[in-house]
Amino acid sequence: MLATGAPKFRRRKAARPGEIVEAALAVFAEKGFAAARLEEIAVRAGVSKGALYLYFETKEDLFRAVVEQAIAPNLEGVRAMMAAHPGPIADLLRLVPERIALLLETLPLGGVVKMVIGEAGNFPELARVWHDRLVAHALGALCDAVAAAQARGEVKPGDPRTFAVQLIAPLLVGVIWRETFVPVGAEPFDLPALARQHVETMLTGMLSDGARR
Amino acid sequence: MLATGAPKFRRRKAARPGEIVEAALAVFAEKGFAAARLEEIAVRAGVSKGALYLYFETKEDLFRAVVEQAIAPNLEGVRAMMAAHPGPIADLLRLVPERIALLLETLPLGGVVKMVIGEAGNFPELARVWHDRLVAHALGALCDAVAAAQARGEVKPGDPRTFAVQLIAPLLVGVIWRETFVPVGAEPFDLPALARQHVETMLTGMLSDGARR
DNA sequence: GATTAATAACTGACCAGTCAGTTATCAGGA
DNA sequence: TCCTGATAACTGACTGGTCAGTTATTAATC
Repeated sequence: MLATGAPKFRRRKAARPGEIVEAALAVFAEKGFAAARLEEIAVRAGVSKGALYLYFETKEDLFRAVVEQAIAPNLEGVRAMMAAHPGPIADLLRLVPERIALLLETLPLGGVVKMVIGEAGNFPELARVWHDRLVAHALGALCDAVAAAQARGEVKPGDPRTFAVQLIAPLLVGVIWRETFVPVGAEPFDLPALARQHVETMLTGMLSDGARR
Repeated sequence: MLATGAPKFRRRKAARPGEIVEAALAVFAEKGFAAARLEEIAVRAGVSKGALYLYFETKEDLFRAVVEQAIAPNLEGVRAMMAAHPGPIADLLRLVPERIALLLETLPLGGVVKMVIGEAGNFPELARVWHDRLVAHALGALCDAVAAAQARGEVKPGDPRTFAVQLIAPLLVGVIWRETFVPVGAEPFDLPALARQHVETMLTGMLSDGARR
């Protein structure tokens, strides 16, 4: 036997789960859930496929860990910002897209969004986790902010949940566009510019006449 | 040999392609591209799997046929309506969502949209076909209508392509929401109501002060 | 040298695409 | 009207490859 110094692997029980989750986030975002190969996640995390099963029971379980550990904490910051903002809502709405644009650069959120949408039918559990842990909270916070602004007389009457969707939809579509059509040659959107134009249009449309400035 | 009446199959060369395309549309919308099994498409079309290959070379080729024969002709109607509309744009924008809502009831468009988004990464050809044959035309027509309205002084300055996305994004997100989160228990959106509130908000935000009524 | 993290070869299920063979259909001849 | 090839639409079993999850074994660490 050769007695070379470098060992073939290290035992690093504490560090593995985090490294695996990080690798899984990248591969899920790139390939989607069904097409993501556990072998590839393992290689990127620097372990063998079998090692994944020491820390996660199934592929779906691994996805759940990705959402809870790699994504939810980041979005929580945005939610807290919205919940804490006292008003006027115009200031808040000019801040939120900026904050979201930053997140989109940090995390491969676009890829994961694409994945959740595309595979919700075949893996309802993915959609449930994504909705319950992230989307419901974020949309709820924005909805509350709009309703509070309506109570203060800043925003015109109208369904606040609908206003919330109206506000974030173009940014979401911009991200989906970037992930879906830009790789096959479509003209990309300048997301910050899109967000800015949309917020101004929406503010003009939403704010009650008294509150407009 | 038994000489029973019912034959095991019929030779119906002319009718097969249409029936196969229809079955494929349904299965692709339900399962997505990768998860759609050709065996299931064949059974729903009333043929064997081998018969598919008499009419279509590959799975992707079959998808292309679905887009061109089952979807494109329907969307062409909307595009023509937008291209032909003389103005004012407010009237057009109040008509379009209604027309699109009708399409969404007729065809399983939501399912196909979901599929294209989710599988664009693994099958760029799907995204290319969908973009080139449908999305580019529809968005272009809306964009042209906005630009024309700007030239007439009806709409404020701003990137017309961005206005186009702002206009359709909430409806698109509403459809995606229905396909993705409603099946796992989320509250659905009333799409026509969403469209109505959004058009009114956008008109207030987009129309130049002179053109508002 | 006992413990257990980690490996790597393996299994079983699934599915796009193929192909050798089967059978409906229809001319043309009796 | 009934046969009788000839044609090609159609079938279904098969192939080759992929991949989630399992397990027998190895080796790092205390």
